[in-house]
Amino acid sequence: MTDKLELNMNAFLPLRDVVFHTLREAILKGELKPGERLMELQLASKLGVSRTPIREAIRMLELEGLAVTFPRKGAEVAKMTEKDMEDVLQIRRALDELAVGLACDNMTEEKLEQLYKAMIRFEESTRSGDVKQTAQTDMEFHEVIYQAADNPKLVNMLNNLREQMYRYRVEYLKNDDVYPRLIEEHQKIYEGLKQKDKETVVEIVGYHVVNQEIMVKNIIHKQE
Amino acid sequence: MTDKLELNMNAFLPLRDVVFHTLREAILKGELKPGERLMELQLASKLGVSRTPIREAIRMLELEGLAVTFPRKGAEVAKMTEKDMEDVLQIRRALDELAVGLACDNMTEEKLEQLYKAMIRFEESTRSGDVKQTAQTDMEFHEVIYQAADNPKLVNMLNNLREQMYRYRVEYLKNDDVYPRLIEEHQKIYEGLKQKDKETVVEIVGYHVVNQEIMVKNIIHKQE
DNA sequence: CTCCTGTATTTTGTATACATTCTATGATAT
DNA sequence: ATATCATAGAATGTATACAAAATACAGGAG
Repeated sequence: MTDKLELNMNAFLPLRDVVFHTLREAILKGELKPGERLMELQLASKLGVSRTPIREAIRMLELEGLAVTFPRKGAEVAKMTEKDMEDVLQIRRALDELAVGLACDNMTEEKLEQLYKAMIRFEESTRSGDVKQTAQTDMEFHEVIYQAADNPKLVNMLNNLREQMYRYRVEYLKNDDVYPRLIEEHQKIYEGLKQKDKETVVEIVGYHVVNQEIMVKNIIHKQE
Repeated sequence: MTDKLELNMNAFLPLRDVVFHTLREAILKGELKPGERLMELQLASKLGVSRTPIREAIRMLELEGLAVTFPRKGAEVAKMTEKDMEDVLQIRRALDELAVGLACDNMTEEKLEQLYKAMIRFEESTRSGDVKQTAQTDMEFHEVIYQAADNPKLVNMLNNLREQMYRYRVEYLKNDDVYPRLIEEHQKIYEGLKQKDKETVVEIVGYHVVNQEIMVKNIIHKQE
């Protein structure tokens, strides 16, 4: 277990939320590894709080699929097998297609403008070589689409699904030979939404997710 | 607030799970109404346990979208507007279509047999006039399909989405003039899966969900 | 009469103590 | 040597006590 854990005492949130954010970050960054046990007493002493907020934070992590608890055995960081990854990406594909289809129906000049700016910012990031920045701007591009879909529950689910793959995503964005393809796909999506060509745009988003799946699988295989 | 609440002391589960199931039932049955506050002390004394398992159960209800908490204000039973309903059904349509498509790919003789039996049981229930039984066998029919999709996360999400509409579903199954249509749709789905005709089967499931949406909206409008 | 403010009460947040269950270790019997 | 059981330690489950925040209400000022 990492010893980096430290609370960011932003003071106004309930401790359970602070603990939740802290543990979430640690899991996504890989400081807490898949399968690692989340022991209440240990975490409590490391973070300087009692077990109560730790327990509640763990329940919240479960909610996001980042932890799994076994009754009377305790909790551990969720593992993710290749099959799990495939399952998640199958769902993501369906929901991403839904989202972009809805966004297409609702598209306005203003949102299109926002999307264009987000697209440009992504392209700039890829040239800067800053991987974290690239991941961020890519997320923002898709976020514009999600918002346009006007379905908060859908947005929530998509963000959740994305989060579960965060580690692998960052890893795969380190291959800068994927950038040209991503840029092209973003441009096609933008163009499709501009033309209100729903069918095309749904198709491209489908490819977009499938490509991610292929890349992520490559990474997993390399790691073995 | 209802005073029907009582624990089903099945003894071997942690109290938080027992409390969770109790509150979940109460919400789905409508004994705890949307917007009603979930006060820890009150619930604790009514159920004869301390606040600790109540708090954890509430976190679990949040996880299923059945409760919403406001920091330092407490939790309440989740409200569901017509827009929320539409949002949920949009997602359900996409995921139900995905599930049936996957089920189609994976279909075996044995599963087809199971599906056939489930279909027959549903038809028998509609004739019996027992609404709860009908809701149950309908669920079982779809459950067979979900299992065949071989994607546990997807199954989980679909069960969750279904749960959020439980109250309205029971209400709409009270109109027995919808039974012929449901029976016909089930038969078409069964036939499609037998023929491995993915396209048709996805289309029918789409209609199936849209029909539900129309019915549920009617019920909401009548209630006003 | 209305609005503000201060106080009492209620409710949630957190810590801690005690109970129960699980797990690992080692001793004993076969 | 292996298997089984007993026991000690450690971890989770639950209750309770105390702290802090939110709410309700009453009294007084304008």
